[in-house]
Amino acid sequence: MNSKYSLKDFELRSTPCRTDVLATFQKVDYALSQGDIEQRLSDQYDRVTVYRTLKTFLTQGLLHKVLDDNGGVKYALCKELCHQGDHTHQHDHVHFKCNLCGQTTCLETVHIPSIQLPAGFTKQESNLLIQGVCSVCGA
Amino acid sequence: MNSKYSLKDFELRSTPCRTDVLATFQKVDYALSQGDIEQRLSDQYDRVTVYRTLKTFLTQGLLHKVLDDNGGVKYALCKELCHQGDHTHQHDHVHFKCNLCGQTTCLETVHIPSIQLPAGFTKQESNLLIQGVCSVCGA
DNA sequence: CTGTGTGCAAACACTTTGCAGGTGT
DNA sequence: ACACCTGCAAAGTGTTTGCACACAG
Repeated sequence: MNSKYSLKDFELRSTPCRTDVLATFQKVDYALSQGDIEQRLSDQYDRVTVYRTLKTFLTQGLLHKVLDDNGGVKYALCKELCHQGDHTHQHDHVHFKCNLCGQTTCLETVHIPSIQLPAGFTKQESNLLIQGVCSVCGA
Repeated sequence: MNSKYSLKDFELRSTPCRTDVLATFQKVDYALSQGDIEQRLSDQYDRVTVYRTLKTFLTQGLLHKVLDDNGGVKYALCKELCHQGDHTHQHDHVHFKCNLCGQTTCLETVHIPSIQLPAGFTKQESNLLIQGVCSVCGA
């Protein structure tokens, strides 16, 4: 296990809500939506507070957005070294959404192969969402 | 130019709204959101009707969803042979969103390279969104 | 003529904003 | 003590549903 991030690592005040939200993400290895968080914390925090917490975590580089197939947004911890500093913040890893259980996991090991873009196109970021059946549901 | 689809090809009644929405998509080569459509048709149709039209087109296989980076949904024409019939409906082509002009284009020529998934994972569909600068804005 | 599409109103879901009061450092 | 976080209320935005009427085939 790698040492987990703490709020202080990101220059964030330690508050109950933030601590719990962060812990919630660290407990699972898949992406969570605002609603997921709220559920897992049994609505003990105001919906708005969770929104603001997520937004704060995003801008501080603790979380990154994960696209959902139906237009929703989920969030996942930034592992590795995509900290603050410059905002390159590359997340060229693959997300896998299981169509059965609905969980979206970051396939940390798989990276997006470089793709030959047509002339004139410049890539800044890419995001690959694969949908299918995960190893748990496929068994 | 390939012969464009007509509503009848998809067993859809020909109505003014559907005709105009379809024509709107055929006029451009990038993905449009519900709002885009409404604008381009100068709100001559009810917002609800456009929603329903899009949903109908989706289920009939005329359109497919295009992921947007901020959780929005856009739609683009299905070119090629991803018609109704079986619902394999593979859309493994790449979408490119320009961070300057905001347009999302389907890079029809570029396909997603096959990716080695971890054991137990089965792919059904994949969706690659690349963000950057398009050939027009990069000039 | 019959079934489906359309418009309007309203409900619904999700996210953001403003402000007063509480809390971390 | 001060700045920042939180909760509540309300507004904003995007999407869906119910129903009566209109229209395509």
